[in-house]
Amino acid sequence: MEMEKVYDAKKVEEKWVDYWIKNKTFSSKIDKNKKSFTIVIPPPNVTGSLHMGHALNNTLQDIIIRFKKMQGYNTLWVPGTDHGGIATQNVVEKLLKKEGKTKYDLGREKFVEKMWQWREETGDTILDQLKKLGCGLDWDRTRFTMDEACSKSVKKAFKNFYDRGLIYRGKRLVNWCTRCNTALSDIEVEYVQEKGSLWYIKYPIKDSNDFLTVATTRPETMLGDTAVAVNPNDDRYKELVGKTVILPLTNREIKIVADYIVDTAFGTGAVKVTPAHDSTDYEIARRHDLQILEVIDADGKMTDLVAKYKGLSVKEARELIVGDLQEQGYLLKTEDYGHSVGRCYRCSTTIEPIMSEQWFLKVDEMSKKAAEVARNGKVKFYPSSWQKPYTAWLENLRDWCISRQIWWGHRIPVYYCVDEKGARTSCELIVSEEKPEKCPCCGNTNIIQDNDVLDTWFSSALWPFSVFHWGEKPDNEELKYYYPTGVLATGHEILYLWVARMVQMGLEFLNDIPFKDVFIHGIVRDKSGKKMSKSLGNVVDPLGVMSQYGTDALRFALAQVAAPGRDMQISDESFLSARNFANKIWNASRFILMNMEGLKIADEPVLKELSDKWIINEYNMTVKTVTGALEIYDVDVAARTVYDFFWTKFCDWYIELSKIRMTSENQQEKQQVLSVLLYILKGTIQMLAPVMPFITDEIWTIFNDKQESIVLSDFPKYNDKFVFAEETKEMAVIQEIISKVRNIRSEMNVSPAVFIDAFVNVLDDSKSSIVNNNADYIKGIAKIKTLTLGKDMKRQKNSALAVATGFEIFIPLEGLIDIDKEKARINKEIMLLEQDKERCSKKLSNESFVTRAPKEEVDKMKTRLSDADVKIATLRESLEFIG
RNA sequence: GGGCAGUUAGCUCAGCUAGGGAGAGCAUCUCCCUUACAAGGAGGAGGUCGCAGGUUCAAUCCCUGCACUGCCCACCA
Repeated sequence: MEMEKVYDAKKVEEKWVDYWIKNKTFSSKIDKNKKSFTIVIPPPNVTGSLHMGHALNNTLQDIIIRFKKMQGYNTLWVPGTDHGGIATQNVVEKLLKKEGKTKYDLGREKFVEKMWQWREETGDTILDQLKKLGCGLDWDRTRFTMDEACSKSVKKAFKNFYDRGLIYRGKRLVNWCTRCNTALSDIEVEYVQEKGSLWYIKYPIKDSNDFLTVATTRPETMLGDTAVAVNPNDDRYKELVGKTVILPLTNREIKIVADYIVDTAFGTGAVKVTPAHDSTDYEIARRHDLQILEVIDADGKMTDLVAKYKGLSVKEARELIVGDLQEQGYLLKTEDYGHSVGRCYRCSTTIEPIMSEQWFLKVDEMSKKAAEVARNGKVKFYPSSWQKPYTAWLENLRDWCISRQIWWGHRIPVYYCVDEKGARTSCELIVSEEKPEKCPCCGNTNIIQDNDVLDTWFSSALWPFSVFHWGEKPDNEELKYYYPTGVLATGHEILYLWVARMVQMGLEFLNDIPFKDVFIHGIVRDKSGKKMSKSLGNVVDPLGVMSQYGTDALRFALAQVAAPGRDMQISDESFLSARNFANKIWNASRFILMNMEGLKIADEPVLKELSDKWIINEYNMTVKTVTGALEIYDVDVAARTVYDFFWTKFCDWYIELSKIRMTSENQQEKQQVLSVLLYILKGTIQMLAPVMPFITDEIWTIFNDKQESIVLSDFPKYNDKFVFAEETKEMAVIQEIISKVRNIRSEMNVSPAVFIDAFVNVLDDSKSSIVNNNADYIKGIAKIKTLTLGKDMKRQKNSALAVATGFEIFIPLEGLIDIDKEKARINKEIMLLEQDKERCSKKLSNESFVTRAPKEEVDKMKTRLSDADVKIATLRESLEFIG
């Protein structure tokens, strides 16, 4: 097969995507003879199109899946998408808005229909993009969080929780987004630092001329104050506890209560308590049995509690109320004040805590269990530093508000018996996976379903087992075989939102963890370290990178920087360098292929020369490092290790050395060196296959003369037979000599086309045979015409000198040598050696060092010192020689 | 307020869970289109390893404190 001079990613990528899909390379069936290794994809939202975060997340998962597959596991990677609740509904609402419509114009049924239609049209976009990225997913198992299997699981889980008394409905203080018009859970609120004001307001004390000053950032909520709280230990206010104050603007009387939650150091140490609009105040109210007065409604408008402000927005009310307080002399002062304000994680609207009737899940018990499996190591975090935040979060959880007042999602499987007017009868509510035909209580057939849908994260939490049809058959064979999964790979931003909840649900319903490992990777940032966002305009489109540099280049670049738990900055240079690497692989392969033409090459490497043993040893070490790194998700280490081995050692040294044998007339010689080249090339390609699936499959096919994916081959294994420590040391001698000669050539501006003579004067006899045995390589690679090896050789006039450990090298450069340059070069080398010498002798003259440091270390220092001495002496001599 | 990361060459990062001569890629300089690769090769320059203490014969590496950056959590009225 012909190989082009430049690797053309476009040409091969599409072919392999089709091949893997058509041949079902990544489909998995139960095979009890093999261990399963499962990953369930973090389902991207159907709204999505592939961004760099997806590219990273899925590249990493694909690397793991391919690696495990090559290690012999029966791997399964389940694809799917998430319906994405609020986020997706918002997208479709925006589309409607362009047509000048709202969801209310359509009505619930038509709107939901529209949502489904939209999903049909665009929901698979991201899955197609994952195919292009090369992801080895089992496409026949593609799931959607609102498909039949998932819906059944959701209903089953809900009913189970309800029947056990873990789900309840009640009016509580919740986070409310006035734009999305729905409640949110605590973690769906993002807190951002904002500049605001702190208003000091005087509350007159009843039957007194005195007043109590409170400080607040939200004066508008004062209309709903039902107490003022002070710390019971606060001497300033001890006398006042139990007394009454008159609430300005309303003239309502409220009590002064004592509560430990109040911080004496903050503001005035007296807090206005608005239970209906602040979570702390709500708690205080519960402890002191305070009245709860709502002043803000679900639209974010003031209620009719105080007629004057009715219907005003929060902002308008604030301005008006501050004005009124000022006018009436209640406003003591205003300070600038920075504090964090909750915003909706989907639309950034300021969150209003309001009282609302919602469904809640009691999470206390399940959180304890979910924390325990992390503490005892059943679920491991990579990096482990995430374990603490994870358990800490679980240990301080409030009940989960699971109902949302949107239309897109799993509708809550609760039914009510209603009368002709649609009002609820006195019958019990019905929790059922199917809509009941009639009320089991009174037989009425007029049944309606609860209006709310479930938090999208409720169905996501069931994902690791709902994809295996847990809803229909809780103990099916596939679930038993593929669950628990091997690893969950994700960014840390959804650790609580999603990861923790999967663990809770898995333990609840399957009595087992959902995954053994949690691999938490960082966020891809732009070149200057900023988070990529549409508004900043710094988004790098992975699809653009794929078409410009190739998919393997994108994948390699991501892998190379994907250290667990750390954010990464990525730029064009990273992709460029990865593309160059792909090209390097391609050309090295091409070189080997060209030379193999017409020859039969052994499968096992024939290790004859020093360099053979050296390179196989290096290769073997690489296999060990790469395997170990991939096993603990150090994908970056794996990628860098292969890169370094392949480029620096295999290409720059071994292939260069092999050329000398390649051109030899001796066919057997050629076959021998090719056996090593081929063996290592194949092994390296295999190690790279998880990261760069396209180019490696292409090369694999070329070398094997048949099309069969490299992922079906075995990942290279560390081999005791390939350990050659001594040879590796000897090789270093050869490399040092070659480097010295090259250095002289370069510094003296000797053209690479010119062959020179070299004299190697042996200072250390034990090393002379190494040079002797490898003279041809040194000559070939350093472009030496005649190499003379000897003892006590005298340096010729007009020759340059280099000193290697155990050798002197003279290079006659008749007419070429520049005396000043040579002097400068030698002086520089002397200087470096002097530095080293000083460091060594300083240590050795330190008696503590000599007596207390390990003998090995002291000896090493001594050797270094004497080596430096010899070299310096030789160089000095040569300086005099030059004159 | 609490916690977690990070701070090493101009840039992006290794090295720090073996404490003992500072590494890579990109960029830069010199030479070279040497038939695998100019998306390449050879050679070079470039760093008081954030600051201050401590432990040690020896600290980029271990400990403490501080500074800056980023992130997470919190009942920041």
